[in-house]
Amino acid sequence: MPYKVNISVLVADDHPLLLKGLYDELSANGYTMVGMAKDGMEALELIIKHQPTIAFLDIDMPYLTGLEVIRTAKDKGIATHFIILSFLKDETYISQAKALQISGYLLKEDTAETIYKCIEKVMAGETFFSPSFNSESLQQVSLEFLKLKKLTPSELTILKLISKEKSNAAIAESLYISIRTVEKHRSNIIAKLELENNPNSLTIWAIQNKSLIKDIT
Amino acid sequence: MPYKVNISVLVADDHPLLLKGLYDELSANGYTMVGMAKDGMEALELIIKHQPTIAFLDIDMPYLTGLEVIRTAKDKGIATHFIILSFLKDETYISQAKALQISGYLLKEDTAETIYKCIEKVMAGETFFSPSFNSESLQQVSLEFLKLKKLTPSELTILKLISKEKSNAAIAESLYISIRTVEKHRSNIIAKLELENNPNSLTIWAIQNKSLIKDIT
DNA sequence: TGCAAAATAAGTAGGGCTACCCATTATCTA
DNA sequence: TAGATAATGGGTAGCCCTACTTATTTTGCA
Repeated sequence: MPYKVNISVLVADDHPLLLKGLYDELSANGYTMVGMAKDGMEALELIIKHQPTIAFLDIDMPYLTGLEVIRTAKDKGIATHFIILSFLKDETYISQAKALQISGYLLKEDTAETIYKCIEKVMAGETFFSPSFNSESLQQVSLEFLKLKKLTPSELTILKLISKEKSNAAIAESLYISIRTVEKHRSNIIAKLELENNPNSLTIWAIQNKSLIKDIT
Repeated sequence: MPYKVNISVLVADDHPLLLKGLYDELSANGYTMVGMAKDGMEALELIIKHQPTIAFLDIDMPYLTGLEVIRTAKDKGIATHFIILSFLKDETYISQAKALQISGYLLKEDTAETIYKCIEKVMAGETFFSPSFNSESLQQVSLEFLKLKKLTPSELTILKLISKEKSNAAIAESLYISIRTVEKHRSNIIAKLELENNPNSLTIWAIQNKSLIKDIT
């Protein structure tokens, strides 16, 4: 474990207060701060210039998302350890982050102690995910996710249209298929998602899970 | 305009870094800080105890949401000016906030300068909404709100049940009235909300605006 | 190439939501 | 107290969604 002062850190977040809070916290604790960035573009520039040991990145930033910054930096062979700092407990982001082989994923609700623990683990070559991630709700999301993956491409197409409040008639028209076919797909979707036998259960589910559906391929 | 030191401020947020950042920022700028709370329960206790001039509250906190804290505090006749500080540019939250007659609504992407401007306005008796909200969407929300206010008590009761995914039959049963009455109310609600003539438009609207409906009285 | 899965679609039936009509009773307020 | 508003509910009709069944064609993969 190197001295803290030999660990250079960059923080990037488009929320000024949080950015300042994190910067001051780490700075006061002896880490060498190489900069703070208020958007993805700034973050990428500073990372290329300083090649910090560790970079904390928000996901949702102007110009470039944190994930895009990581992808670009890694493409350039930069060896920085990346830690995502997001306020979203979003399953799809997690899987993307894992795909990019990032070092850690923290939530903004995590305490400073958790952040230090994360840095320790990362410097030891391990990965660290926020302890909040073992919650039931996330497993629930994963469950819904698994069910969604059972859908065939056509079913998915139709589900997306349902989530956009299209009626069967409208869906049939836009896909150049019969209403009966749409109805059949709906039935199959309902079965695969294991929805209750209530009126409009599929419509309701689709609208409630709109953001989940949007990102499925 | 009173001296800053005579303005007592409380901050509440379940994101430790942001909480610390905001506290330090305001503190360093001469405001009298009466405390920081990491959840809604703590926030409410401190507000009741200290009755600060201004309270900054996050919406999404453990135990009690910021909006619930405000509702409870106002019920107790506490004269604190409430400013919401949220990550979310969610229109329904805005509506709820307006329903509670809060003093300001800031986003976490706002700068410290914006926060000070907000405090100024609030101390001058005005309200302040984050510049990130375009006036269009604010007006849109106000419009929806006005429409909702046209509903009679019975219509509102039924709308709340619709937003909980109850069918007409279930609503009729729970209110001990005829399904036909429920249907009649639905028709009237649709007319008052000026919904499009699409299948299930009311069900969809109710679910999408669930959080808005919840707080109307 | 041939089989399995997926996509297509129709028949029949039933239940839910909505519109437009109507009427009665209750409640509140000027 | 009278008139307006709200709440109650029936008739009829239409469209939409869903279930269960059956069947044909298309597609993808082994």
